[in-house]
Order: sequence, then structure tokens, then C-alpha cells
Amino acid sequence: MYTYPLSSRILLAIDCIIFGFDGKDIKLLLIKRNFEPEKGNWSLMGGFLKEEEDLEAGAGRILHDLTGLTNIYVEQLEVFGKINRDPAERTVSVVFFALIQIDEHDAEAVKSHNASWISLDKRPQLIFDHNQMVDRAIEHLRYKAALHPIGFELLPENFTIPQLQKLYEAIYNTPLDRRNFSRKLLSTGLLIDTGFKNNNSATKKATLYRLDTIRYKEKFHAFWNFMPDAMKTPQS
Amino acid sequence: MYTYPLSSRILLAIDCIIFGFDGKDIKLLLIKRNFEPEKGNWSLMGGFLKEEEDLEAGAGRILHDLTGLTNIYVEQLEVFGKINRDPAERTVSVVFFALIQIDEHDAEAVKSHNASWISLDKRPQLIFDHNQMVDRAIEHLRYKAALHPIGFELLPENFTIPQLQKLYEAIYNTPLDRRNFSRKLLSTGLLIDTGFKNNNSATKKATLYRLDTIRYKEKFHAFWNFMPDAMKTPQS
DNA sequence: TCAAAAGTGTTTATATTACACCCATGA
DNA sequence: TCATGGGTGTAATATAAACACTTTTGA
Repeated sequence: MYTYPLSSRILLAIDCIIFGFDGKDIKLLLIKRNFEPEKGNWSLMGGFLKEEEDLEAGAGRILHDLTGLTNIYVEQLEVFGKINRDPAERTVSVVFFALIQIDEHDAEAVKSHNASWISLDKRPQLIFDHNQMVDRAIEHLRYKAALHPIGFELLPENFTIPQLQKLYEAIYNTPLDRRNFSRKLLSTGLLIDTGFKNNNSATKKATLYRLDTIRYKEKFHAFWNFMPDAMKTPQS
Repeated sequence: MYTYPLSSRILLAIDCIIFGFDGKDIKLLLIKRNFEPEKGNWSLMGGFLKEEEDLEAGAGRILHDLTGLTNIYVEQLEVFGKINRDPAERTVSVVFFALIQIDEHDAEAVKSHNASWISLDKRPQLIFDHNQMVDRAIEHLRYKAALHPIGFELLPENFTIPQLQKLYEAIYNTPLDRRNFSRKLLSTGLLIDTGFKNNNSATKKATLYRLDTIRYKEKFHAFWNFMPDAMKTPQS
């Protein structure tokens, strides 16, 4: 069998951007490293691809290690491959973009990794090129959420329209008109009324909806054009 | 300095999907391999990332080798990393998506690589997972061209509206209404009348336009919503 | 003078925006 | 009973879609 004798092998890392939503702010799951290198500094959760492991499986493993969850929404975001991005050794990192329901994570696992949920506007400096990775992920979140129904991935199974609106307002950092938002959302046909009401509110209780998962899959790749026109200047 | 003694190094490949447009069909630049492995079979143009080379530089090098061009429109598409995708050895491939102006390539360079421009519907089976890569790239082309003004990257500097329409009809494999297409396009403000007319036509000569590169850059990230609604079911 | 392709305008339907009032709840 | 947040309707505007005739050209 043919082999490739002349080419050099490179260390392949996986880094995960993990977004959550606490009902008010978009948060990132970051770790304060209690291991080398860069011990004591903040970074994304990551690891190295194993020899006997597919790329997506590697991302799944790393995400499961930290959160205890499987079936997380994950996509490849971008590969970061600058020569000196890791001062220790040439390392190419495949960055994954994950959205999780913040209240479902395993708090023990998170704690044992010395990880915390941190609001976007309070995030510390991160090691290496992880800041750029996060910037890129935020851009991607804004872009993708305007075109595809991914917002739901950040909410619990049953959610209210005002909750979803707060999520979008947090993503785009802008207020939205309640009436237009609600109409547009309901007109997608993606929401099913559970018949229940939200109990959290001290005032009028909001209707709890759930996703129509069939239509969600059908409509996922359709363009949504969800944000008002003024917001339409994100990227790539 | 810290190193990563326990992790395994992996061969990192770069594969390039290169699209062109000949005025009628979307074409792919593919190579009939006159080297091992898989000699005699068709594949994408590719190579291995060098130790002293950034990822994007590697893609640029491979694209330049084959086409003689620099300043090609390139983006990262996706990383393919299944364990056994290359039977010779574990190889992870970063796939790049490139659009070129077909008449500007260096025919000699292409010939010396045993490469040819092949219409999408006539493409042969490719080695390894290169068929999936191409499928993914076609999806991406349809998706991206509906939202961003990338079609121009496939046309000569001066082009006519009917040429651009034929390009979009080729991408989406569907006829478009000339009047609506033209109005929508001109309303973007992206086109500048060169004052010249196309001489190719045996009938009425079409106006030659060029891109307003300033506005092109400004508007690149704005959503375009360019294709009619019926077409809006591509992906990711 | 005729065939082939370019250029343009209007009407209709649909989607988006802006905006204000009433309702339910528990403190 | 009042403050807070939830729910809904309508009119004006903008955008998109469907559709047909006139112009230019060179064979």
C-alpha cells in the first residue's frame, strides 16, 4: 500500500465554543486552566484528536466530558492553522460551535474542569488565538440565527415567546417589537402550543410552546430572514 | 517550554474545489492523477500542509500551482476527518472552496497537472471522499450565492446582465425572469456601466458593467436574498 | 425584413413596519 | 387596585412576482 513518506505530521486540536442562554444573557462556557500549558489562564475547552477517533466524535467527546450532555447542537466553525498559534508546537485547531440548554448541563462535570459560564461582555482574555475564535463564533451565531431556526437550541424544551424574544434581543443586542416578533414567529408554523402556561412570571402567565420537530427539520435549511432589516449586516 | 508528548501527530491535507463558469455551465477543475496513490483516477487538486506554512497559504500555493493565479476568491469549506477516508494513512483534509474566472487560468499549468474543466453533470467518480466534498461545495455555492454577491467572482471583469443571469440559472438549474432579475440586480447599486457594449452577440449588444468594488465590499456581508422564494431550500 | 436577444414598465399580491389598546396576575 | 408583563389588530409602506411589448442588430 502507498504511504506518504515525505510529508510531516501535525498535532490536531479541537476547540469548542459553547454558548448558553440564562434567560437574560448569552453565555460562554470557559475554563480556567488548572493544567499546563498556560495554567491559570482562561481558554476554550479543547483537546487533541485521537488516532482512532473521527473528528466529530472528538468534538462530541470533549463536549460530553465538560457538560455531561450528548445530542448537543454542534457544527464545524473554522480551522485555525497559523504557524505560531501555539507557542509550544505547531498545532492546527478545528473549532466547533455548540449550542446547549444551559440548565441541562452537569454542574459537577463543569466544576471539575474548573469551568464557568461567562457573559459575552464580561469575558476575560483567552489564551492563544481563542479570542479570535470566540469573535468568529459570535459573528456566526448572529448570522446563522437570522437565517435558520437555531435559537431553540439554547432554550428549554418548553419555552414562551417572550423568552425567545429575549434570546434574540441578547444575540443582536437590540430591542425588538413584541407584536411583530410574535406574528413572524407564529407564522412559521414551527411552534406548538403545549396547553401549559409559564409559572415563573409574577404577572400574566405566558403560553408555553414546544418545537414542531418535524417542521423544524424541514424548514431548517430554508432561509428565514428573521431579523429586521436594520440588523442585516453580520458576516460570512 | 511545554510540549504535548502524549498526543499523536496526523497528516494534514488540503483539497481544493475550484469552480468556473464558461458562459453556459458551472465547471469544476479536476485532475486525472498521473501519480500515486490512485493513479489514473480522478480527484480534486490537493496537497499536504507544509510545516512552515499557514493553512490559507497552503491553499493559495496549491491553487497557484494549478491555475497560475493569485488573488483567487477562497474560503474554508469544511474539514473531512473520518478515520479511514484515506486508506493509506490517517489523513485529515481541510477543503477549500475557490471561485475563479475561467478564462484567466494558465492553460499550460492546468495541462501539466493533467487537469480539466468538467461540467457538474458530467463529473466522474472521484477518489476517497472527494465526491462528498464536491456535493458539499455545490450546496455551499447555492447557499452563498443566494445571500452574498459572490457570482461576480466567476465572471470576467466586465460582464453583461444576461451573462450574470445565465450564471445564476446555471447555479440553481432554473430559469429566471429577465425583467425581475435585471431590476433586482441594478437596484443593489453594485454595478457600474462601463459605457461599452458586448461584441460577442450577433444581435442587440448588451451593456457591459463592472463591479463597484467599494460597495461590493460594503455590501458583501449584507444579506441579499437574491433568489426567488421557490429556490430557497439549500443548506447550512 | 426577419429572427434573436436586450431592454424596460405596470399591476397585483405579499411581507414588513410602525403603532396602541386590553387582559391576566399577584403583590 | 395597581403595576407588570402578555397578547393581539390595523393601516401604510415596501418588496416581490407575474406578465408583454419595443428596440437593436446583422444575417
